Amino acid sequence: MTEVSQYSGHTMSRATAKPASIADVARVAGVSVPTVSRVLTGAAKVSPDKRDRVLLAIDELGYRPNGAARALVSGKQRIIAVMTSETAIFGYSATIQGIETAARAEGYFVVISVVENPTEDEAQRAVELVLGQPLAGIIVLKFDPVGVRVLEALPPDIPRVAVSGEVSDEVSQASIEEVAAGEEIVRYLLSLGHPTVHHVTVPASRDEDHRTTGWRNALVEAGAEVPEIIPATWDASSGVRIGRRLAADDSVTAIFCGNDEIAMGVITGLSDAGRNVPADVSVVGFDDHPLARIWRPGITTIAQDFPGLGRRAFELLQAQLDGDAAVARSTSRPPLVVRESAGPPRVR
Amino acid sequence: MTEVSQYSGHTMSRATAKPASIADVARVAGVSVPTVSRVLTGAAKVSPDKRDRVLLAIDELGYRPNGAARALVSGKQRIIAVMTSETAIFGYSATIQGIETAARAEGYFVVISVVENPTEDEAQRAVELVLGQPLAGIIVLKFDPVGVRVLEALPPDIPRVAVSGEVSDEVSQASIEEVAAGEEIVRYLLSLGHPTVHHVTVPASRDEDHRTTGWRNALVEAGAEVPEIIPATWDASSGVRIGRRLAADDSVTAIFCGNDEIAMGVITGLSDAGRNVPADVSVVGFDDHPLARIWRPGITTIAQDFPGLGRRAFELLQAQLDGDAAVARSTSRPPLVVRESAGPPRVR
DNA sequence: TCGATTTTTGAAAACGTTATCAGAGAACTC
DNA sequence: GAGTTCTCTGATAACGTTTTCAAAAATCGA
Repeated sequence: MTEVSQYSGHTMSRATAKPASIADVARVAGVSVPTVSRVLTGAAKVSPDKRDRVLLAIDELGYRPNGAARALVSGKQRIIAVMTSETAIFGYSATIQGIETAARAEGYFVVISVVENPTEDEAQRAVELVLGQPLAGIIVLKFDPVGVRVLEALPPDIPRVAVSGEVSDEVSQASIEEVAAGEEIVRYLLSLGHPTVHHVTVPASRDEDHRTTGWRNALVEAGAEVPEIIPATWDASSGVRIGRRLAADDSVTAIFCGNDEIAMGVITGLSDAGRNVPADVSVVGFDDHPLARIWRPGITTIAQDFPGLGRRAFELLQAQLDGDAAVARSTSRPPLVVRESAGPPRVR
Repeated sequence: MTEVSQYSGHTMSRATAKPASIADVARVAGVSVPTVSRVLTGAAKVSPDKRDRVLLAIDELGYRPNGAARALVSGKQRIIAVMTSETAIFGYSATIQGIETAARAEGYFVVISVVENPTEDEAQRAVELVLGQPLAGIIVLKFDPVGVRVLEALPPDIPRVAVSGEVSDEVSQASIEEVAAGEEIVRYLLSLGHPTVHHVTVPASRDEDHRTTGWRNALVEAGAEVPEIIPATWDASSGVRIGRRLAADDSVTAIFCGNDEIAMGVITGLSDAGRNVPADVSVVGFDDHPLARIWRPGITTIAQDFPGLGRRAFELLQAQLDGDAAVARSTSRPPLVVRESAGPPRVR
């Protein structure tokens, strides 16, 4: 401690000049450069007195290793990029959080790259910009068309993993069995006695969301009518408008929403228009948003384990980084969570 | 295009071997290394034919510049770290989003560093780990004690900006006038006729949240009784339990919650226990969460511009990076948003 | 005490880029 | 046509680390 204040004048002057390098430390400690490096990395043994002198010099100079130089010579990067179109939507942010937690445990850092413009050129440019950074690998959130496009723009030799709602080939992928989950929740509604299930979608991956595919499958399988799809935006307010509109249609008794936030909006819209959920209309969501449990009525939904999804994505990437070249997949089956927002239709 | 497939065999072998360097490009294009660099950076003019040959060689070899080497020699890093204790909470994630958007516009990337363990050593270790990366600067989210500790652990010579609920000295800071905003919303409740306002807090920055300070100020100023503070966690479910408990207390007519999610929980808890909001109890929040508008009753709250806060933090950091050494501050006054969750107390 | 072995050390090379500087032409000017 | 200026180009030197590799020092066994 005393040493620090003793040399504070020295430290101050350093602050304005260029930062201390390993050579400065070596000079002050009276040892060679590689010896300092050895103390830093612990790669080889250093005699106790030299080690102490080095440590003292480091403290005195306020030396910190230069990350760029380290990454350059060792060839080992500790940063992985997450490319996504969104960060604020629950599913995205929870997945990113899962990636970050898993990465941190292994000493990696996560850089967020948001790609907003879905034109092919924009995706290409975004990829090039990201690859200009010293990265170990890339995880692409492929919940929407932007992710698909980014994946296509990625050069072949960079380690990458995709995260999505359903498996596909050609790339390592952490995914969720969204189709099956969509089928399950729609079958549940049908089993309650609803003649069919209307569907409000969130902005979709390709032409069609996997949740939507599950919805359609279940309806066709049951021989139920397949109503027209109602598209919402990411904004829950769009759900409110849709709910108000659907309230006018007596034939609508069950609604499957692309996510819980939209479901909340739809419920609000229905209630505003005087319809009761679930007595008049059943509404279900997808994802199990933290507030879905708090909402009244509690929202029946599919519980997605986004943090787990993110963790699995990181593990797949790490396997690639460790030389495991094979395309690997990791899927999970999210469970149905029954709460109060869905029930049997009113007998008419 | 034809060239690409023509050389695909070449490219394939590259994929497994070490990636092409600028020297490889120079050799294939028949020019010198600096010329390739000039084509890449556009730093100086290159004759059209050489430029074309270089571009062709780059394409052929699938060459991409090495970010670490670039950062090392130029001394210019393009990554800024955001150190935070949370990423999933609305205020945090919205602020990070604001930082990311502003950073991206200026060609910077954002790496997220989550610091969970608030012991001093842990903070120190987290800081050292982050500084091992090639960073241009750091933004610390100082909404809670972790941020304060991280800020203390930061060495003096690295560009940094703090983001918080209220200004303080010694460091560049983007902030919100939380004290004033807290005062305003409590004064609003008092003006409706409530004898006092109870307060449910979220995990706080130091000993006391700035929102809490504002709450206390307004009560003391009005000569109202200052009730005991009720602490909640970040989880909205804790709000539900608190709401149920408060429902039993007839003297509670107005509740100021530390954020909107907790307010939603409290409202749910009160409703579950048979109390009506706002007829029996008024509940207000803080932040203007996207769902606060959707919730029924719509939540009266303070509209925080988190994305703007993040943007301002980045601008302050950028000023530092551009050599503006002065400690700068940027504050904003968030407005009250009146919805339906608060009203006059029931006459007894 | 001497040689053999082990440990510790430092000089020099390497990593892949950009910056500097001087030389070679080309293009002007008179 | 000679001198001057301008444009383009390449050799070489950084940048701050880690990695070799060989030399020096220390330790060990006899």
